[in-house]
Amino acid sequence: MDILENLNQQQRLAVEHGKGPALVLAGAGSGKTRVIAHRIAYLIRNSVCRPENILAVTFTNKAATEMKERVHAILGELRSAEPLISTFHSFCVRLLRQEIHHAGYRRDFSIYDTDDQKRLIRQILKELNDPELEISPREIISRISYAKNHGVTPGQYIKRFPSETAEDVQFIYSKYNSHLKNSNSLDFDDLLLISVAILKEQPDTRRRFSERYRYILVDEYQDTNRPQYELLRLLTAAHNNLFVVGDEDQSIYKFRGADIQNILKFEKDFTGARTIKLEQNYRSSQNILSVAGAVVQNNTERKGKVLWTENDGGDVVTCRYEESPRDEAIWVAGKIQEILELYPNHHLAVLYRANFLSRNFEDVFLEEGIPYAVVGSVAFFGRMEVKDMLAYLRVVFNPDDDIAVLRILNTPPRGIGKTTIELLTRAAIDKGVPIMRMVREKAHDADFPGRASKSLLRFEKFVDKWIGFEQNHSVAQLLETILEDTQYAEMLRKNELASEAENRLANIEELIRAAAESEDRGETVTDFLDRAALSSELDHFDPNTRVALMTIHSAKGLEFEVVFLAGMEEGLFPHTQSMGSSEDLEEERRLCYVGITRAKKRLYVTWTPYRRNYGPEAGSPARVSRFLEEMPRDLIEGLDREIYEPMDQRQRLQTSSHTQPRNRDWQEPTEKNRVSKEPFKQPKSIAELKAYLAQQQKPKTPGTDDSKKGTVLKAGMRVRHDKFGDGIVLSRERRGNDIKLVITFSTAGRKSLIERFAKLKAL
DNA sequence: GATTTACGCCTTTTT
DNA sequence: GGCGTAAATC
Repeated sequence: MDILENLNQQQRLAVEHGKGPALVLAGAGSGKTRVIAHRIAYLIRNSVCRPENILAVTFTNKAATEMKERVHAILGELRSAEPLISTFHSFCVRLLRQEIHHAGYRRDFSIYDTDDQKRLIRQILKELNDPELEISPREIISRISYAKNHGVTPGQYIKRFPSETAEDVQFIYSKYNSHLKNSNSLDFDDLLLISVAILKEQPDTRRRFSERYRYILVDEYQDTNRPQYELLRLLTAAHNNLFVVGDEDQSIYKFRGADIQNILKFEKDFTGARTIKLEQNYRSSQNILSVAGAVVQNNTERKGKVLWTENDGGDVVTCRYEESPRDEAIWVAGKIQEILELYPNHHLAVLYRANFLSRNFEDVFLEEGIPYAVVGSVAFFGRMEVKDMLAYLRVVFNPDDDIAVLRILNTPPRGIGKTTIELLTRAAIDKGVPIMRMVREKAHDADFPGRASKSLLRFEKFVDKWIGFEQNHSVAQLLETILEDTQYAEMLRKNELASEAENRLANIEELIRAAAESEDRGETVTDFLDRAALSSELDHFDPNTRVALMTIHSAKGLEFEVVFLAGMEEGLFPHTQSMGSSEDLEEERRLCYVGITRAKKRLYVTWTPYRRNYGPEAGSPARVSRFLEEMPRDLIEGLDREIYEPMDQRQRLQTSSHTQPRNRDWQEPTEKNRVSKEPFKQPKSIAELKAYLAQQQKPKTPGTDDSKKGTVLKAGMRVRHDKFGDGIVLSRERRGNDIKLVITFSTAGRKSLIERFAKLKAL
């Protein structure tokens, strides 16, 4: 396969770029991942360098995996070494597992995720015992992170970021850092910072790494933060072969420290850089591009690109006003059903600014039996039971990991109560030693209360057993042993609902399987733990999902035939807290741009003035988002600019039925919405139930079925249960992660069942 | 140690 | 207004 084949002129120029820095400004859908993958293949195929001299960096594991697959697709399996394609963070972990002794840590360090950070901060706050400290752990974490990413140490904090609370933050920041250090643990920011510090201070290490990685490629460069920029500088100083791809219009992670100036100033930072713009879009219709362009044009902080496409004009954007969030969800659900009937293979997405908006959509989709997947609620590795198991592993490998020790010390309960734990923590802090060492000490302390020391001794014996066990067994076996020894399953069965306990146990099983697979791939235990710490839920997003629900942030990099942008209201999008500065507002606008450009064929935008909001503005109706007003008038229908009074707006909308331009491959569904506005009510009589059934009697098309589980059991359907016999589904609703069905059985009467466990057959 | 009550949180969160 | 975790209580 010719690598340059099927590339347009600009893409080809980028792929064939020689030595020295290059900046590829790639608009949405212009094939930027493609360019990186092809360039990697090009470098290898043309023997510009050896595969192992190439480093490609992405932000997500998903992007890294995709990149690897694409390179393999072009080149076939490589016989020799592989190029290193990894995220910033896993690259750093890799570096640190070899080099961290330079920074005074041991190589078996633990990685603290956000949850661990929060626990640590809470512990420090407790220890501080300041009765009225007015900062939340969450805010403290973000301020510490901000300081770290701007190179500000605890000592400099007050001077650099003066505020009323700066003194407190400084104190906590410094405590936080020393706790981490004493626990031989690093947070996500540290992974970058310490790597940078080592590369800066250790010329030998720097030389080895920059000689090894002579061609460095970076995806989504607009999202890099300062430490990432420094890392790249250090790695490329010797050879200057830095090839970055990005889009300043898609920079949406400022709140996480991303610095848009990195991409805006690239040519200044790396002299002699060549700039290539990719402006041909292969994803969306012309109308969608025009709308996106019109919105983002209102920003000043951009280099300016004009996207064009050879695709059809396509439809205009449809705007929909609804009276309430529930109505909004119902309208979207109706549209989705129509679209899926016409186009069973389309991928659709409902995108929103904030996660809480998923609620109404989930409820309605569940009632309607629309198969959907939510991205970004609770990640697998974030689940309580999975974190517990991982904490056990962490303690086995790094007994200094205090947060992990505290997590498992009395989970499951083993007689190490609150007083004992407080005593241990206090003593550990006073002596400046890890908690596990205090556990060992007090376990053999004759002066210590007998009952407590006995429990501690038992715990110590277990830990030692596991440490020994690990020497000649696999992680999967170790996890099995821990599960057995701790009686963890018994704890779950005792404390939780049966269904919930089984669910959690299933997750643990999955973890054990993942560990076994990791081992099969020849990975070490730390590889496994690292991946657990650095993985996110997006990595598990199944691209075959028919209807996806997620935030716009999560949707970056994805595409769908049809996109619904929900909650297009002032105050929510742009968010109130982002309307203060023009910088923040521009970021919101870029976010909107990202949302719009996810759509290939059709874009719907919806809004409602009466979204339940708390706080000072509770109750007052919201206006339509300014971003919709920035869309060209002739490219959006259903938006009435002059009228904001809800009833008026509604009447106008109902009287105006539009004719739309059509194109060849998209035909707007014309059927009436089939979702009833009334939420399903329990029928009071047989007659009512019959009436409801009649209303529900409509043939289902294959496209709306959940392919995995067969038919979706909706209200009104007849089902058969092994024990209870035949019955009729009365309602279907979410309960936690499960789906609860209420069913009346002809013999057994009314029962509530969890769908996953009920083994129901549709009749 | 288990159960109840109270409180804190509520924008996005690639790692 | 709703939810999940943490303190309070038995």
